[in-house]
Amino acid sequence: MGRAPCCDKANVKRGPWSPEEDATLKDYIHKHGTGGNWIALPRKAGLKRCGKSCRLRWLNYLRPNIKHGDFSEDEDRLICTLFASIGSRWSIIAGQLPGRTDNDIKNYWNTKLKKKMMGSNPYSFHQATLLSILQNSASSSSSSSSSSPLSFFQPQESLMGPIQKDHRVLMFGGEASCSSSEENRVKEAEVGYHGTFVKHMMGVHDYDYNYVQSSGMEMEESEWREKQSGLWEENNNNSGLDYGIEEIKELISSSSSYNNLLFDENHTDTKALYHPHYYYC
DNA sequence: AAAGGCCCCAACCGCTCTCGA
DNA sequence: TTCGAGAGCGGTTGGGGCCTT
Repeated sequence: MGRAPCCDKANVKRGPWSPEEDATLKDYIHKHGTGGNWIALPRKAGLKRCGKSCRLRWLNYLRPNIKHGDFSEDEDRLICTLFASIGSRWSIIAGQLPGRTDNDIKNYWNTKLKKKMMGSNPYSFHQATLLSILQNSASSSSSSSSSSPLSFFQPQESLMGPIQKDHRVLMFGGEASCSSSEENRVKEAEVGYHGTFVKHMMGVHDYDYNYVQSSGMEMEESEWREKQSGLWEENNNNSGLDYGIEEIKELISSSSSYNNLLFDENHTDTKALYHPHYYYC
């Protein structure tokens, strides 16, 4: 049984694209567009390729304004931040990096950033946390609910600059140091995007947590209040993120990834880590 | 210089989601 | 409401190039 193949594999060419095939596809799309039908496109264009293959080739390589080559530090940071927040939703992350494709970012993450992250700051990005993130990414893929994912994150040319000022990512996992105080719970109500993640998750999981810096040091309570009193919100407002808190919530709640997003897998050692500087790789 | 290992990335695979009949 | 086709997504693979011994 099984699913019917999207094309007749015996009669389609596979493997690397030749320059001629690239030119044919590019030329056809320039003249006729995709017509909203990738399956029919190769036949119309005279290509012996699967429609999915054409789509991928166009989106990842031939499309105008594709940026190839090295990623900048800003891009690194943005990828790390978004990965920490939403996991391996590469298409959404790509939506925030103009000119980059999800495949590019995925490859870059798997080959470089992941290692970089593990290597440079093992304390704040220890293995348990990475494991949680990786688990998150695995689970999110199996329950993807990505209904128009790009509607949550509109491409923002201006995002990089502002977000550098808002170097905050919340992480979970680590050594046990849980507070049982109700008052300590979910203090981030006003902090904006990342804080909302925490609130949302905490609300469901009913976790307590302490608030610590990535360095492992406790954050001063007064500093916390200062953040709470609007500084974060101000920064958040300047972040250039063109999506709403409710949309983010919806995104998170719609994904099972949120069940283990950034949490220690045993759910026993949970605490929030505050990263005063970008959770940098 | 050659062989083996490693790394990178383009492309494929299989799954879920969306939409229209 | 159901079902099927097509689109989109994330994980995985394989080949080629680079590096090390």
